[in-house]
Amino acid sequence: MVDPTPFLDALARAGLRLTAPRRALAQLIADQAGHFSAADLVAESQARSLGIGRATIFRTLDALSGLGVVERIDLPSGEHAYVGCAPTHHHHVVCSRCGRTAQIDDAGLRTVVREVAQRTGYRVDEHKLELFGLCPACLPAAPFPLQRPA
Amino acid sequence: MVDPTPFLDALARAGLRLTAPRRALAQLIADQAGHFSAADLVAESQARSLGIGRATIFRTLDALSGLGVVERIDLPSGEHAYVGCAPTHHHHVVCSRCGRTAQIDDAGLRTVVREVAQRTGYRVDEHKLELFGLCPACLPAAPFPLQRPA
DNA sequence: GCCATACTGAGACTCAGTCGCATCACGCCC
DNA sequence: GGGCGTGATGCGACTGAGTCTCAGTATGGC
Repeated sequence: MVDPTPFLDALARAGLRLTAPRRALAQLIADQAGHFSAADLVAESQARSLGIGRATIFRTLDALSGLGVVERIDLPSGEHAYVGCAPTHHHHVVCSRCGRTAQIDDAGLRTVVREVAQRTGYRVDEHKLELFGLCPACLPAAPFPLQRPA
Repeated sequence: MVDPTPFLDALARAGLRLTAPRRALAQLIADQAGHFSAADLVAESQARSLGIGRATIFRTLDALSGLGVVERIDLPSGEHAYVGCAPTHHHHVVCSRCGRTAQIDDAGLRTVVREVAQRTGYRVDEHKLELFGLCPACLPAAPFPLQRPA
């Protein structure tokens, strides 16, 4: 993604202002190839001399993730990262080498959730599935799994 | 769980020493009804005047999670928490009200993972599924979903 | 019982994320 | 086009989780 308009559209549709820092950040996020952290954006904005405050970056990420156009993911390392995405219910496969992500829809998870609910007696209100591995581009370079296969 | 021996066994089997702080922490963790944070253990150990340092608590949690008898989960709020569990591949359903967790095995997720791999072309090496909702005990008290149903 | 060494507590440190506040500028309205 | 209310901003101080270092301690193999 290199086009920042989805982010700006989402802000506008939510009645939020399209300020210069937000436009710049939308572009910055759109330019990210894979997942990125708040710190990445801070560094990048400093590198490009955008003059955007740290707090503003966190606030904007917060706003965008509230709108569903940016999602926060928890990497296996325990770090937090963000990815730009469509505001629909979905999950991510994350490449552990290049950080690129692919969006996936339900993919049969609904059945799993229903089964878990039946077995445990819990009412499941929310779920989070994250998959980690290697993207097609990185696969040839690393023929052996880095972690236990899932 | 009120019996700390699984934690101690795991430490011993890994060739780690069974020190007084580790025994005390194993008991503390065994006493937890639901999920707990490192900060909870710090507070509890201060309350019980166990004299265990913060660093030791983090180190012990690290060791136990490395052995698979304690697992780190990411709550929807973004906080980290830990749960005691069996050292086998599994996932958790977490009660958003009382924090109690239930352990679930594959439950058909293997099929989902295989399908995702096929659709995206990624090789999936690792996955993480977390489910949040209400446990059977808390269900009667809260008839309506707090979050969007999954 | 001895001893190598794994483990410990204390406290300083780092780093992500938050908060308060004075100032700025977006965008609605005239 | 200009005025104005208010949402957004930057700054910098703050918080809290987690890490690191280091000297001292105690475990458990012999």
